[in-house]
Amino acid sequence: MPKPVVPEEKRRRRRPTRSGTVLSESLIVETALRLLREHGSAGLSARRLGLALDCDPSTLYRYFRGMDDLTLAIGDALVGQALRGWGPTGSWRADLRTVGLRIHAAYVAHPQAALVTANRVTGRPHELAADEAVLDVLRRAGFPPADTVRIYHAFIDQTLAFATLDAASLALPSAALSADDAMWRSTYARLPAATHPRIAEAAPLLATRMVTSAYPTALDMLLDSAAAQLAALGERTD
Amino acid sequence: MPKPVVPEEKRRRRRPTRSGTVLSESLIVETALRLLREHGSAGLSARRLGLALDCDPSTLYRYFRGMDDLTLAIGDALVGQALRGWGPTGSWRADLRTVGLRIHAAYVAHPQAALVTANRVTGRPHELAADEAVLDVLRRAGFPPADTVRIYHAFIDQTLAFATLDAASLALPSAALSADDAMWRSTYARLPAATHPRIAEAAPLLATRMVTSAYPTALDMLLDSAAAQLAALGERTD
DNA sequence: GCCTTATGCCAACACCATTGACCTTATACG
DNA sequence: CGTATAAGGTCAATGGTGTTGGCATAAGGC
Repeated sequence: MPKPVVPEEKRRRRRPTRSGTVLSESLIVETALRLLREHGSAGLSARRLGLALDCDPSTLYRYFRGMDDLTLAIGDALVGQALRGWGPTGSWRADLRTVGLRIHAAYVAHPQAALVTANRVTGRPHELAADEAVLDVLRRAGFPPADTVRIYHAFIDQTLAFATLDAASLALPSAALSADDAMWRSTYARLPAATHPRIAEAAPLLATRMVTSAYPTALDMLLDSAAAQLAALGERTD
Repeated sequence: MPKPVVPEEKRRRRRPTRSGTVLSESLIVETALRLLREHGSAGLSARRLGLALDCDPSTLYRYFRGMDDLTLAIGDALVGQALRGWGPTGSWRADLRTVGLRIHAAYVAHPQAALVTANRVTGRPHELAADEAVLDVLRRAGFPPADTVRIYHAFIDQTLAFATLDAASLALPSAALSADDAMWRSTYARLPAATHPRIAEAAPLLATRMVTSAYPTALDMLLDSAAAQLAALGERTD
């Protein structure tokens, strides 16, 4: 029975697969990312993954408890690659801005993977490291614990929420199945002004603006508010 | 072959199913919503839906092109029920706030359904009506077309993004499969201060705050910014 | 060089969406 | 009022999915 999954660091015997390739947690995750990119967000399956790795699908259950566990690992890989090589500079506002944009960019760079792993709390190492980093930046900036947690909450939720939303709009049109993109041209752009005057009026502007992300604007607004709060705190203690 | 889907308004002959119930598009969508609530976001399938409606699964393909088409209909039903009975009051800021909170609330009220239909542009009637309403509120408030579209974009994306995020955190714990909620208690709450001091320090505050939504705060910040822009516009033309 | 056991493989199970052919019955029209 | 028509419900089959129990084998510690 394949139940007791051996964690990566405990692995000793690396028996090669029939065709000679040696499996590992990271190799599986990377291959899954490739499959997602090539075949769309619905193109990841145990069978296809086994085919790509040239191993039996059931072998994957030696590394992950199930496909759900695998998707969590994929999500953590995204966070890890977002913050790889990053370190705090000392300017809390610049740091938070960079972290937010990096996470957002990592998701948007792998839209199909982002869709699969969206909105999940993985509790895996890279996610924990990111949370710790954001909390540390805020505390060092001078925010008391309560404000730190409140701002952290808004910051991380807004980042993940926009990352998912933007990833979705990038992933769906490329998938041949869904015609969300065509919807814009076929439905919105040719609505009669009689029934939908505002949409008809705005159609050209909408077409150019809706393809960009509103995240940077929202992020800066959040940081504005945080800076104002910090200033108010400083005045009171002075 | 069940290909040519007849739209609801063209239906004439309503032949009852084997057990006597008469199908309709809305009945199917309502039943799907119930199934989603009862069996979680993965519990919606053509077979189960057929079982609940006491009809053959293939019958559904007379009403929808496929499960994807059905999920779009579910999403539009959510938007429709969010704005049912709503009308503009004349105060653009209050109106936008109400619309945002209503849509957010409708998603959060059906978290499993929200997850399934999340991040999709349906192009269906209720969605079009909501877009038209938001654009109309902004234009009547005095925003020029360009600002209207920019604010509309930020507003609608922020609302949908947070709605999806919050729905996800509500839907997942109830699903017996995923242990995202347990993750908070099992992993975050008992992280050693040696490796993750900031998380350990903030754990109690995090536990109480992370269960609420950050959307209202973010929404008010967006409306603040919009109000400031409108005021600046007014000064210039005076 | 042996023994243990981690780990890859096989076969099978239960579920899923989707489709083509068939049949039945509600309606439209003569 | 009767009959033709086709909308729409049903059946059966196809090829996909995740997952698991049992088995075989080779890697590594001794």
